[in-house]
Amino acid sequence: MPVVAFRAPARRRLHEDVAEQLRDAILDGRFAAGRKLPPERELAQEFGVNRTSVREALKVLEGLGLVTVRQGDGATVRPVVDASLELLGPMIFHGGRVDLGLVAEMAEVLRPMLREMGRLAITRCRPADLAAIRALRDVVADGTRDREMRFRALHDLLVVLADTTRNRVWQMVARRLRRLFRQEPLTAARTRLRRDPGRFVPHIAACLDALDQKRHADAAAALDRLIAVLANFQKPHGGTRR
Amino acid sequence: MPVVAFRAPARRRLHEDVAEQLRDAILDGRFAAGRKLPPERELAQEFGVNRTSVREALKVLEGLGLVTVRQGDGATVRPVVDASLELLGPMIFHGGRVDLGLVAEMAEVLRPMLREMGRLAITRCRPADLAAIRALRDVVADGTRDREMRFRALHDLLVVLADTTRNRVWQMVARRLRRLFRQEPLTAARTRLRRDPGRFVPHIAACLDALDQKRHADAAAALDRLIAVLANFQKPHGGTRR
DNA sequence: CATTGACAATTGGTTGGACCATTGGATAAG
DNA sequence: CTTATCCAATGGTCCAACCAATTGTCAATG
Repeated sequence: MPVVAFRAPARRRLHEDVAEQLRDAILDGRFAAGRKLPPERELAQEFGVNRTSVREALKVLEGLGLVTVRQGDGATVRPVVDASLELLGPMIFHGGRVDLGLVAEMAEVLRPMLREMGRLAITRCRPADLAAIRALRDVVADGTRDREMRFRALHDLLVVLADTTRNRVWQMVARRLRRLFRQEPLTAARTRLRRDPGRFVPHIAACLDALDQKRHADAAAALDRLIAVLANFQKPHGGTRR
Repeated sequence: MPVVAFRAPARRRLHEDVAEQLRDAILDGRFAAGRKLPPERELAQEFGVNRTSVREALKVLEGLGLVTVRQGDGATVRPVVDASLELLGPMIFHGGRVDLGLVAEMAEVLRPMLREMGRLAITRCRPADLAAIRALRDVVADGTRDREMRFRALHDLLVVLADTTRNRVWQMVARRLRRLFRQEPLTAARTRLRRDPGRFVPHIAACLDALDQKRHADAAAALDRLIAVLANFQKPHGGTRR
């Protein structure tokens, strides 16, 4: 396994670039909810691409729930709160700034989910699951590796935990979360915040030991401590409404 | 407000139809994970549409995480477990059959989420929130209305609950869930199962009363009973792995 | 004046065809 | 056998035209 995590070369498709720019414009509020995007032909001209590329970009935005497109009428911007959770990445890290408030709110959501996944996993785990967890723990603990790579192992741990629950929906949720955590904006945010994945290792180890000896209560307690570290952000204050 | 919930007329775009057919083919296993879809030109011919429409359909599938497309190579089918949660709709109700096992697994995920949203909402709610909940409760309780419309009010209740938490991520989660519940496959599944939304009303009412009098513990207890009814499915058995 | 209906401009949807760019395997050279 | 080259397959982009839905305009009508 490589010691350094490389970034996939950014050989991007035109429509992806267009979609990303439009996405950021919407998230920035440069296109407010309810407003209409310029006509496809106009966007094509502004971006200097063919209308086809603009259309494919709009398909992506539609899939994200950021716009609705109606023939004869144009593309209408939807409220971001109605859009896909995939957008949490660019929402959290955007324009060089990390929205710590949103990170805290996300932690507030993640925490009960992790607790429940852990609870189910503890009661249903088998030896093979423990082995997979142990292997990933070793990667997270390996200080000689690239930091981002150790974070990636942490994300895999989440997926293994979900697999251990034997619940297909949790499995899908965990994989979407892993995907989200590995989105470019969030890896960039991690680089800025310079956190150390190693601080999770003791709690993972404690949890593993308890599971090994079928001490479920202790495993749950260790998991709680792990989650507390993971979700180590100040509670959201007033928060945004509607 | 209308008494009957009408279905939006299905004036669909070509690529939507194509995307849906391909999606179902993948979910059916007619295209196994790892296999390649036929080339765009070939699909276009088979569907009797232009290549552009096929390409837009593939963009949608790519957005759902069902395929990855690489220039020079083709479109590769990905494991469904890696795909978007939007697919839970067609996964649950598909080919005229309701997958009750998957419904149960989904309930297992939903339950802790609802509990946590309720917990936060109870501690943070304001009079305006109570009023909104009360209004929706009345719709759910109104037996003269169309059944599906009362279910829709129930979904709105979920969103109001999330808004009450003042947490943007919960707000987004709730709206995605509402969207999922209102997807065509799930409304069809509800029609088959013929459940009565009225059975939720007493618990909603009890929760409201307790909130009114700031009896947080009682509100939480009532919410638990509500969730128990909502998630009233047998526990998943063996479950599917990986 | 209010309502209705026909019309036209705007804008997305679809088509056919052409060409570019990447990939992966086949083939030839060493 | 290994390496370099080439080529066929396949997705990416572009262009230009036309179809189809939506919306507003405006005249005819009552």
